[in-house]
Amino acid sequence: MSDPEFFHEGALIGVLTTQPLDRMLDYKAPEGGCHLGAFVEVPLGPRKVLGVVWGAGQGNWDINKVRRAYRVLDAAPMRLEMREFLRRAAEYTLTPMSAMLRLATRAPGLGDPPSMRKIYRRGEGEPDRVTDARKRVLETLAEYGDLSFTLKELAEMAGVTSSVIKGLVKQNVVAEEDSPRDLPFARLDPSRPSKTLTEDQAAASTCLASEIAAARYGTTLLRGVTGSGKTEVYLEAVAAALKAGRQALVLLPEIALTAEFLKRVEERFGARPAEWHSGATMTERRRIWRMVGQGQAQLVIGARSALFLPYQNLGLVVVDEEHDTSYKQEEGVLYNARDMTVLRASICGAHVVLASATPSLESWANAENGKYKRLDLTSRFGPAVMPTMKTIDMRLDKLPSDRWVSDRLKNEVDKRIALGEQAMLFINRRGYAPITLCRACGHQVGCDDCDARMVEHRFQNRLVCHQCGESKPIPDKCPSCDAEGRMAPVGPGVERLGEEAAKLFPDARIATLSSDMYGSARALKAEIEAIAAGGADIVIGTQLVAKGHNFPNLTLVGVIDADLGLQGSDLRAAERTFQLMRQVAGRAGRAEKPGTALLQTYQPEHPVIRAILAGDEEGFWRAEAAEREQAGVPPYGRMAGIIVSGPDVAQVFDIANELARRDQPLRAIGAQVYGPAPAPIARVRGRHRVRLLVKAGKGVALQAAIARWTSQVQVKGDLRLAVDIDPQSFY
DNA sequence: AGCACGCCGACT
DNA sequence: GTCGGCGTGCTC
Repeated sequence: MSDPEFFHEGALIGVLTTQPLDRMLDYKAPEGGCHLGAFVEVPLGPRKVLGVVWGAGQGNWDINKVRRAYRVLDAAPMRLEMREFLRRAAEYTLTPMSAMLRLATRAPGLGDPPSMRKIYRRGEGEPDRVTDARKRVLETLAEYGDLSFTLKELAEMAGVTSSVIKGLVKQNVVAEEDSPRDLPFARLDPSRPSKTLTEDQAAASTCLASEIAAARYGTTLLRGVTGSGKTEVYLEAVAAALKAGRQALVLLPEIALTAEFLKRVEERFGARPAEWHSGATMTERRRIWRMVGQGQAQLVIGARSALFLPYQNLGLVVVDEEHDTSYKQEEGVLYNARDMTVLRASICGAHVVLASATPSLESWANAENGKYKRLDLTSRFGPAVMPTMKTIDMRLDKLPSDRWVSDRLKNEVDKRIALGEQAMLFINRRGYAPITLCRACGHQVGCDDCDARMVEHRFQNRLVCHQCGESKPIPDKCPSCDAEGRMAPVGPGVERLGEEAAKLFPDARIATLSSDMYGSARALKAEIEAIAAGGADIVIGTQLVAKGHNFPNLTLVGVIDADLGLQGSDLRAAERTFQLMRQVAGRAGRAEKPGTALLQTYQPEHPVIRAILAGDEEGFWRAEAAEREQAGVPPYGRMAGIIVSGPDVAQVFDIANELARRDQPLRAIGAQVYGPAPAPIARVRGRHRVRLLVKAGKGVALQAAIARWTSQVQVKGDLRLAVDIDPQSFY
């Protein structure tokens, strides 16, 4: 009986640990042996660390120094497909395996035995004496029949101290039992009736159901304008996966803003799914990790890291708002959750649904070239129609320098308020004013540690660096020329727009929504719900309100500065602006009232603005695709960013220059290096940052070449070198 | 990642 | 002489 997946006690095993050693370490299998993929606790120097049995040992280490693994942890072994996924993801993102493993083991108490707690219910015995307190306990238990409670719950409900219950336990009147703390999630019922689907939605659902029935990898781009009911369609896909007995994952960009979404899921399936997000408590995380690994969580709704949970039988992954930039992790392991989803699904034979009203150009191109299927939901749900969109040419309005709302926009807002409808003013800048300027010498207050200007946040009465989060009081005296009382805020932020609106619309109820004005995501969510229910006439907000909220009474959206994002060197600037404008415009008139979107712009003839107005999405994508193809940039070419950083500018530039000089490994694959140049934000938290950009043709072995290239230089001490494959932002 | 080792400057 | 700064290297 030789199972190649089992290692007998003492056999040599290769273990990948979460420690940043980029290779396997040899150990002897622990007492009782272990399976391939098992989570183990192993000694490393003086410490105990977490690892996964990755294969047989290499045997290239002095056998006398090889130590024995302590024990196998109580968790299902990591499946082959997961190990393969981590390996390929590491290879793709040029990330050490140990860092990938850390992503996959982000749950506390992985090594703990299944945590138990005592629960109490009615036992067989009768009490020797019936006191008042004892009577209350018996009554409480009788009232709830067969249910069990924790000691604290029962004591509280009966109005007794725990010693009363303990006394009853001794006489077996109350039974004390162990129960696992990590309870399975409630079964979801995919056969519950769904909402009535439109013809469009039904057709798309049927299509996705047949993809899922095929039980092999495939990706579908589900395109639908705001309000076309994408969610209903992909929830039917989730239902199909659940019916087939497979697990499903729905990835969302902003987990904090999904109360409404979770309600819809609960309505559809009759119970709450597992929710995985950064705000989850340690207990919740452990429970989800374990239950997902035991196949006892059928559906996970989560932020990008939910992709690394130990699914046993993953059949479907939905990436909602797939174009959203927050899918790209920009710190630590640099990965794009959308791309990694496709990778994971292709390994485990799951179907992927990329849902968006405004897909990324990458996904659009993949649908064009046939790699992805494409489903379009064209008709809007119910009687609502797409909003009318118009520009307001700001060159014609001679606005004073402290005003940003044009007269035309003001008049339109007035009209809506008179009708008892809601208006939204959108500006993509947080805080009060982006610049604090000295009127005497022209000095602009910058961050001490970063090359970024400090943004005034009047709400907090401080200047804040949006790069590193550092803040300081608003200076009264110019830090440069010492002039007193000459510091002035320049430019608008969401808070300042709120101030202007209060002057322009003195009788309106105005709600300003900015993430830093609310202590918690919960408070913000509550505020948004109150507004949607009619708690304000004018909503003023940043990007945050552009994401998936339904304001049934909203009929006008005014975009204060539609040009933000058009300028700059970012290759995706046009795409971003297009998506944002479409989304913001999509806020207006989601319910039965028709909406209008007004875009204030200084360049009404810009192709992006014109494409938005024309509603010609295909035209926009085709034009943008042609330009990118011409330039050989993604998705028609490949790019990577290399950021060298450190506290000493000269050292940082030395390394970057050396890399630029020794570009032979890149030239070998026909790739070019640009730079080094100071990164657009040249200093963050006191570290100087220098950027190199690599541009290569499609279909070359870019990662391998970059690995060979960067290994030529030694990065030591305080210096860091980060490789960003497929950079999203160039900052 | 931690943690020990070790090689130079500022004290007792 | 010796305490301690943190650069370098090791962990199966």
